[in-house]
Amino acid sequence: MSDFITKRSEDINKWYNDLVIKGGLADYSDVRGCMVIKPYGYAIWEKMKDELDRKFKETGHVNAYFPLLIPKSYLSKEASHVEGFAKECAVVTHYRLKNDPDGNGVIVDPEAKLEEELIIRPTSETIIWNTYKNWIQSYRDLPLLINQWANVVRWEMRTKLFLRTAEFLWQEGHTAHATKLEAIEETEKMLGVYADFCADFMSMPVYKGVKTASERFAGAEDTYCIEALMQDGKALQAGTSHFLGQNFAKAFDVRFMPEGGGKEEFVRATSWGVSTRLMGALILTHSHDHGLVLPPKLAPTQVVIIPFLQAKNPEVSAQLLAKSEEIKTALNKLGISVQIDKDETKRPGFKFAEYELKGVPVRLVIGPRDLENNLIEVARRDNLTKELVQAETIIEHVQKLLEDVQANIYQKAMNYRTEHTKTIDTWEEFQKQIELGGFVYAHWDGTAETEEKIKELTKATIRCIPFDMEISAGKCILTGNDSQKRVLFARAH
RNA sequence: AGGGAUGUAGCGCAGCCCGGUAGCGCAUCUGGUUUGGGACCAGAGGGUCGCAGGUUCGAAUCCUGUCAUCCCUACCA
Repeated sequence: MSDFITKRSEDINKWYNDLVIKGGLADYSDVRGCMVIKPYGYAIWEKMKDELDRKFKETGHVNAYFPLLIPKSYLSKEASHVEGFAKECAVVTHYRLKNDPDGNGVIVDPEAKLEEELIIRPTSETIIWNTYKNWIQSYRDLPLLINQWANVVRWEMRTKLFLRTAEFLWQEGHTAHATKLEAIEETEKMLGVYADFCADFMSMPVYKGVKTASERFAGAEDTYCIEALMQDGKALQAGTSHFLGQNFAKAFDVRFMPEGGGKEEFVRATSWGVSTRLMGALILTHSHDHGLVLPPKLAPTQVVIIPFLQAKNPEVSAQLLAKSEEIKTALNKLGISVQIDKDETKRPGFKFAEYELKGVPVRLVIGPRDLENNLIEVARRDNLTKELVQAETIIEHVQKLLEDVQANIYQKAMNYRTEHTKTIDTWEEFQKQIELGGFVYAHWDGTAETEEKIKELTKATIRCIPFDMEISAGKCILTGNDSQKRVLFARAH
């Protein structure tokens, strides 16, 4: 077999690619920067989506859908927003093709030029605020809490499966509020939703914090983010929420009459999103040389049962299958998804490797020998250990095991992050540590110039100013100027 | 956008220097033997050699043009 995957230690980028392609999550497409998400990968995304959607609704949001195509003029209404996205927009200029008179297939019909060009949404703030203008008149229309699940396009120079593609799937929440306080609360609340999701479902710990001015979303007053640490030592922004202030309300003239009357006010806005990039985060957080490691709560198949079917002994095979079905039915009743592999053309060793590559959390193996001894072999994906379990106790055992795996990989990821998060006070050490990878807590004088200089010298950026960082006076790592707080540095994806 | 490289079967490649009508591994299909950690044997199918021109009796190979992709430098959820 040549299908083995590249060792992580050998080439982590290749390893990542191998997992995505050979693990059956996605494929390259013929369009540069665009990927095909395959059924197995999409099943994981759907599980993420279902849980996030549930959380959004639980916090009072409803779903809607806004158009893919946005009039070009909308984008220019909010100055910093245009600046942020103009360089990576796909533009629709024509609406018709025609047969090439020279017989070379079809060509763009030059007569079908659009009067106003349309851009394919890189994000939907503009078209949404242009719509909200008509929906909001009074404080009674507020808060407006809407989410949309959609695809967006950002024309990227360098792409990487799931982590950075020209088109990606995401959700974007867009809310309108009467007061600044309420909008900020919303921004914080949704960041919390993301952080909880990452911890509880993805088993991935994240740091929460505020972006510096230079890393802020184009058009926001404040950008909050969650930052996770990947196994290559680089940080990954896993989600963001923005307090947009009145920027978009002013740009699109969205005003409301406050309670008690008086003068009309511009509404306060937020937006927040996570994308299929989370798939990349999931892979880069837990997986290793045997393949993917999926947290049970997101695994499309949580348990695979492999009976050693005996071609020459159909009677034993029937018993093995009956036992497998019995276990499957019992586990299904507990809401656990189970697949029985009845394929007789592949050998067990191949199947073991295959399900490890795909990250199935628990594998049960039953052969004739086990049937005689009333045992079942249980293998867990996260630490690759195997044990023999009494058949009577298998259901409880598996249920407990899935919880263990979920908790264990979280703990592992947490330990990794703890080991790779350093507090540093000297420039020499800082440079050394950034080179080694991981997060670094260090003092910063608060200026954009220093931030830029540090990036230039070390390729490290300020990932965020953490929320839970206590005030502690110190000296900036680069300039030695006064600093009130440490910030979180890392090289980022 | 600047520098380097590569386009040959689904995938990974050889062949090109020195022109003679396309090959290897994996995958696929058929038959058989296997099955407690990626099985083996036998056979089969699959190609406008990126595209367009040119040189030549003859081009994957030489020449010209063109398109595409990948890697290294500047911007990004």
